[in-house]
Amino acid sequence: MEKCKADNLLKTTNTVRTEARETILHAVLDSERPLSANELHLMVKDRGIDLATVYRAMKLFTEKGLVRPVHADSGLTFYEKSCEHNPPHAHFICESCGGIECLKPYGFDESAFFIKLGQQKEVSSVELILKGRCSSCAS
Amino acid sequence: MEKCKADNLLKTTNTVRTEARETILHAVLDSERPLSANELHLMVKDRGIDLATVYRAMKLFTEKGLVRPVHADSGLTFYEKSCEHNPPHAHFICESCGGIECLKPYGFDESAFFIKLGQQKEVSSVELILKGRCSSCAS
DNA sequence: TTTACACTTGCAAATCATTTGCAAAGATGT
DNA sequence: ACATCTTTGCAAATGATTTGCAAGTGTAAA
Repeated sequence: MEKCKADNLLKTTNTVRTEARETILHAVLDSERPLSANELHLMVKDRGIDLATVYRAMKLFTEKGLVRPVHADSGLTFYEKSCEHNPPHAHFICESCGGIECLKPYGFDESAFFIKLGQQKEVSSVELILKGRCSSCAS
Repeated sequence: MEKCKADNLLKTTNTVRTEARETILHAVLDSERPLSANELHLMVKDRGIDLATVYRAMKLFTEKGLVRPVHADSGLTFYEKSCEHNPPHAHFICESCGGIECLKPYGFDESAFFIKLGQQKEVSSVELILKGRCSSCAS
């Protein structure tokens, strides 16, 4: 059932549908928090899907606008679904456990930046990351 | 002359002064833009300073609050001086050439985030990065 | 200012996340 | 089904950053 969604998204974005891609996209759509390539791999490896395929899918889905990468300082990249139901937002990353949380909405006038820089630069995306200690690690 | 500044900062932060550290810190203080470990290494290798030492210095200086790391999506980390004359600010990273530029001031009410999250999480830092094409790459 | 001890450094090897080459397996248009 | 272009698994390569270790340097005390 949820599988249909992934299936449709692949169709509507002119992406060749393969078992691997649908499985991986499904995992991303199903998660309420951003996932690392490794976490995704853990979820799909039992279906014989390789880590390299996960990375290739993330690259493709990012280009197609189906997912958004979130870059943590640790060097890890997390991926989250990109759709009307999940617009761009800030993230909180715990420096203690490395966990990531979504914080919506941005809370600042994003458009001001675009206007301010519009004449000099083409801004394609904004990444706002707050760092600190999450509630569970603080205790 | 500028060297004194680096020298003093090391003293006031209780950091053991070594030729390598003073040389590296001096290079960071002298730059108006964030530098990668590799760029820093290019600037100091002629004095026999190793890349590993640059990384170790960046880690130490970050802990001492002398520099701030800026994490680009590319996986590269840039370092910039952290002082009253160079408060936290947003950065622009060109997706085409990988170049980084400083954008001051933030332009959004940073404190709102702290207040909003203060009761649940301890926020220690904010990183705001805009991505796109810089003026030179756009042409 | 010399000594003793701890800290720092260069070098090389190790990590970690991510990417890539390649031959085999799968998808698409005819 | 056929021929062709794409995708995948696997293993090896990359690139940034880190670490082990023995030798060199800084520091506090004698």
